[in-house]
Amino acid sequence: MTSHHDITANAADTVQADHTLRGFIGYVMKRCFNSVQADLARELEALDLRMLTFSALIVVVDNAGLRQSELAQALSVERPNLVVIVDELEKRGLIKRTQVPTDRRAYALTPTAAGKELYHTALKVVQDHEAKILAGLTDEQVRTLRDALKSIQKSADG
Amino acid sequence: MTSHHDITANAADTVQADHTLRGFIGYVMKRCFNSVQADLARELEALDLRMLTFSALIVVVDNAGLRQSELAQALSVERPNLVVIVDELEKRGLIKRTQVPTDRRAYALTPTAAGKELYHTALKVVQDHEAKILAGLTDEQVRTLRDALKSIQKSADG
DNA sequence: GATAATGGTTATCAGGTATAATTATTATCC
DNA sequence: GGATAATAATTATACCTGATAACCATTATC
Repeated sequence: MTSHHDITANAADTVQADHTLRGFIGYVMKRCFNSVQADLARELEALDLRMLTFSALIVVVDNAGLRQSELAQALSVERPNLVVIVDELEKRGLIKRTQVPTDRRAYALTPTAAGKELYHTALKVVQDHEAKILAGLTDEQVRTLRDALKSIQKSADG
Repeated sequence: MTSHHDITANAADTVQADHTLRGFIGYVMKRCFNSVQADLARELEALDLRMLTFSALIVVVDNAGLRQSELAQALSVERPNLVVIVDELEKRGLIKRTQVPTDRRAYALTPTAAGKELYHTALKVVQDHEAKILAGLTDEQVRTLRDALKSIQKSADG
């Protein structure tokens, strides 16, 4: 590339301007996750799903009858934020809210037939995406990666 | 905990409700990064910095004189979104916008004395945070983690 | 010199995350 | 058994991040 000849612009030509930041795993992880998230969002768009609506659907199908508070806890989403997600899935006819007979405050979430069907196709999409982003790694590396992420989260959660 | 006796609630008691999702590295990474991000935000709050303002400050100090577009590219932030970040750092007297003599459209970003000072204290805070979250890992594991994240990002950006 | 491209800006929007407050219901405890 | 506390879901709100379109001034291209 062309180099600047004034003394102020001494960077961004040869070395990476964010060299210091790249020393931090947190920064590398953020950049990595942003790329993964953007790519997955593109692929889920075909199914009109986002990461969160996808995740919620998976958990509801796997745990038919769980309550909203349980779903919120499973996904680490605050209850207020989960409401709109459940609203969206219900509006699309993928899950249903049904009263829990033993607790009239709570709603049990159950998937519809359409929800169960989308579950399988969406799972396939995400599995393919996962295979794509892990293509350059060995099973051993992936195992180390997974363990490391778990360890880091534990430390960060204190 | 207490178990439900109606047939609908068959989960979330013994097994993890998000078991399927935990099979995905993307999901594990999201959960991990959220924890790291939240923890770091708490620690940077004392310096009145966020991850993005911190990152921008670091890059400007390391690359005095770079232009906003270069900073945006270095951080993978869209130019419009960078404006408010530069505004904030400038308003706080941490960096300065100065006209580039050879290109009157562009601004060269340079740190002030206060900016350089905050650079060092903030870097210390983040380094400590980094040490904390990596405490459970060996150097070898961290190296594998870093390489894996880079590989994944490359595949996702593909 | 007309046209295209670039640097910075404004405006706007969608999405994710967090908190406070409200209502209805259930659990606790004196 | 009745007052009080806790819980499930909701509404409203706010902040941060990320993305896009449109604009102005300036520079590069042809």
